[in-house]
Amino acid sequence: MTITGDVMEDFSQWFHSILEEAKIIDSRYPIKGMSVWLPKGFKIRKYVLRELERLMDKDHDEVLFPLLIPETELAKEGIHVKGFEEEVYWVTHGGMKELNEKLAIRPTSETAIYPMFSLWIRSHIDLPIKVYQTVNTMRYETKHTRPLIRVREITTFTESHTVHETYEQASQQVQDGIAIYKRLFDILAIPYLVHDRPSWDKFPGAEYTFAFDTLMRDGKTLQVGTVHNLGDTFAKTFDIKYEAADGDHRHPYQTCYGLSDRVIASLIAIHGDEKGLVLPPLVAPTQVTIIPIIFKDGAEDVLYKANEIKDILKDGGFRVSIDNRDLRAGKKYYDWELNGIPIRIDIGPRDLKNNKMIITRRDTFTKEECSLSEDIVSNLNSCLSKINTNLKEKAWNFMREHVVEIDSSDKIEEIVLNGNVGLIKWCGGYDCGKEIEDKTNLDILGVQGEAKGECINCNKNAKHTISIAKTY
RNA sequence: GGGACCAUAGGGUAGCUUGGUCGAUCCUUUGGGCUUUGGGAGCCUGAGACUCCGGUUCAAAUCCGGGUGGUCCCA
Repeated sequence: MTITGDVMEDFSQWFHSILEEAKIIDSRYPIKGMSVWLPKGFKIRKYVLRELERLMDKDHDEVLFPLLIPETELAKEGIHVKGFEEEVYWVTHGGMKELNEKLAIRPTSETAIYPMFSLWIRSHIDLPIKVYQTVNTMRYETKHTRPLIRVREITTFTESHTVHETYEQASQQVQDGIAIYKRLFDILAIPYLVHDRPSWDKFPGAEYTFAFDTLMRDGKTLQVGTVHNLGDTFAKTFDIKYEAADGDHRHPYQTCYGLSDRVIASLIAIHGDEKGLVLPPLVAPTQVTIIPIIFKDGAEDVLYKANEIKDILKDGGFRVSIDNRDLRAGKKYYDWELNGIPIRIDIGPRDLKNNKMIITRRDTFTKEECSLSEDIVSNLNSCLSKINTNLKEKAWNFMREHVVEIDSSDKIEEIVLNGNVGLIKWCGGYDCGKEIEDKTNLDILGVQGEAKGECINCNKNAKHTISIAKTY
């Protein structure tokens, strides 16, 4: 039982291997692009969602819409439909009987939700609406799928939908959405770049799209979240109107934003190593594992003390377990590493005699002797927060080292294919941008900031600094 | 969208070129037993597989066609 594939040299193989060995998902389910969440993986998912929901619930209400969408609703918004029509699964039969109207399995829920918004919204008093739901969605991917990264069933899609009186309020909501996601990614110690997506790569039907991209260790970027300003396009399509204070009837402005399984994929991919998972403490299903070192003599005393420590930690709010299995200590250590439990406590007869325990950190493997008479809870709390800080710094440093300014167009391919995100200056022209993508065979992720000087491609005045990368 | 490769126990593999020796190899996993236990212990004894459909043949894990699934590369 070993992780095959080097994290850096053979990232794909390593990723497949860790998902299997650490029992995150079972991707042998016999339908392309669909896999099973296993108990260990599902717990990680649960704690990630818990953090996300905690952030969302401050300013959003959770709802749940149906899985199926009538064909007529899905077809209403032309641009939106074009973006998804190749990927929609259809329900065509009820039993043996063909349905009068085909039903789409949601590829995303705008067209399920917005007809209801038009029923709910009457007056400006009803606004803003801010709701979210965590659901599965289905997309008929024709390319080759990858577990958690490119799937046919997105099992975990937390999508938010908001409605506002003015365009400005919607724009502000986009910024609020970005801020929420930043907080989540900080909790997960996942580094990110926020990009204003180029016009040809925005969400179908949106005015503009901001996207969160992170960098995998093979140098490809992964889009892990998106935030869209929908303007009033959908409001017009779905006939959503409100009566303003002045008595006018107007279309409101909308936003939507979402995160998926990919957050968990990046969590695993970014922190994991050759020995297995490394999990940020806040989402580790088990935060501390206690390994009693047991010999024939003195077993009872050791177990008693181990349980005592467990209870203290439990009362202190930790998710803690004792590894009581009848296995050699070494085997348990390997499991501890594979499962990415942040802290391991060893306690044996020798330690008991010295009134000590040994604390080992998963991220650094540093060992520390810790007196049993000290305040264990605050000791471990500070240890966990150190782990989180370290993971965050490590991950951010890795990404920062691989974001490279490029000033000459013939260097783009070489530098990016070497595992970097390139920063280049761009005039902002659609044709020019497409030309850069075609020439380099890479993707422009979007605008990161303003720029002065010359466009790397056409030499006209540059407007933006943009990122270019190889993407998943 | 195009291409390459692949499918044998839970995981990884040998066998396939040249059909018969396969009642299918080895490692890992796994049940039971004994001895062990501060980093994957040892011995004994069990369990577990030729992706599916069709074709060729006296005979198919092996050859041919298709389906399904998987991996990688390019657009």
